[in-house]
Amino acid sequence: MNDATPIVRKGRKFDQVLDGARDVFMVDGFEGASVDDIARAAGVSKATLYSYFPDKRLLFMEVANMECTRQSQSAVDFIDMNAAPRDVLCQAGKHFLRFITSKFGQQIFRICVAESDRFPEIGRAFYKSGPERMRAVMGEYFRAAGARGDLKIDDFTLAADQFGELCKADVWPRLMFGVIDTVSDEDIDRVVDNAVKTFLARYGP
Amino acid sequence: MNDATPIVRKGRKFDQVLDGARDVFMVDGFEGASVDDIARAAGVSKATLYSYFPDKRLLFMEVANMECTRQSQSAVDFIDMNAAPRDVLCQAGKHFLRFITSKFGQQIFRICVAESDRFPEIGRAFYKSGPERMRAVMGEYFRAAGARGDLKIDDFTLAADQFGELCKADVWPRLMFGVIDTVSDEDIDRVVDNAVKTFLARYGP
DNA sequence: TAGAAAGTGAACAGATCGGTTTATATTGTG
DNA sequence: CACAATATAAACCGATCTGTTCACTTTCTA
Repeated sequence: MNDATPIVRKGRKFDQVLDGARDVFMVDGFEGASVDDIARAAGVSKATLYSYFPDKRLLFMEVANMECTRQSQSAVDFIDMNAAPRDVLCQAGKHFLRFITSKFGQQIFRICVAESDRFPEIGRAFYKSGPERMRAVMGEYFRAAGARGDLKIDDFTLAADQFGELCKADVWPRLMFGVIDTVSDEDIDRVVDNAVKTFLARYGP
Repeated sequence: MNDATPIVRKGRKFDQVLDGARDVFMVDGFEGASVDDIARAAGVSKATLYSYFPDKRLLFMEVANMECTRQSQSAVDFIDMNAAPRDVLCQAGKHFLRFITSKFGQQIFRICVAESDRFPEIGRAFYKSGPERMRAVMGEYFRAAGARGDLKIDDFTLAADQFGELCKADVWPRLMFGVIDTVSDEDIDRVVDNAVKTFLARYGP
């Protein structure tokens, strides 16, 4: 399983291709993006592109996987495990909401939702590197906070999911469906503060 | 504005076209569906189809609008305004979650999310006939229950949104991204019961 | 510096798709 | 029955797209 797989490999222009592909896919989606456009954006000939990737679908998978893990890492690795729940939830919630309402966060969600029944691997990869990662980290914090008596939670993963969903209330769907196209900091503060309030009303000490 | 609009009209085979279009769009999405397939599924010639609808996009809009309003009406018009919060929330939540986790509910959400930046009208129409409708009805109930002292809510619409989002926790994203492909009644009960618990912990009497 | 490896540009094949046209057939109505 | 509206089937147009091929150039390396 090392040499016989003609799937992908690394070479001089590999990253160029990947970057161009990311840019075009993020603007046009999977179907909307043409390979010629990608090659042009990457500053690479189409023949070169096809020498790295066997087809468009595999190229898309590579891009999507890469972006998902890249984004989720930055969104999660800064939680202070010893801080008070109200502070941690506020900070994490705002970071989370800012990301999923960003142009980029919106688009990656859009593409994954749309394409995950044509390419089930896409959806699963996104879930694993996105929501599931958040779940794990939050669950870990909940356990620690529970041990200190700061929170009273029975089902850690469900609680983490509930908090994530609470942060989406009001503003995220309206953005997703084009009812609005900008989110103010005040909106983010308002929604997250309310999410924290509701969450702590149930799970607080 | 009555006769000069060459947009749509009603005729003998109008409903046939609409039904066929709905079936094909729901399986293949907008880009994936070909007009030839739709005409075949509708049992109608392509020329006939194009005599009713000027182009594919308008046909899709008509189908999407129709389905959104049809579904949201059935999902909302059965709330007992005088019942106790716990009962109303449980019932509404389960109805809601069952719908958005159904094959049909999933697909319409998928399409609207995917296509709502190419066709902003789609997203807005979906929001108006879906989430916004739910918001309005729940808000109305909250007001009534608040007047009776059964609930203490300051922001009705935000509370309604929070409840809707709480119902999605755990099971809906996993379904949406293909991590699972079936939802048991036990899962629905568990998630909704927990949503109600969290909601009432904050807004209960 | 010579030869191999990697990249280029452009054309090409094969296919699909949206939408139109045309000649013919079906249907409804006076 | 006759006439008009409506529907059909099939061919067709032009555009676009994925993926391949090929003759040629650039880049790396021994």
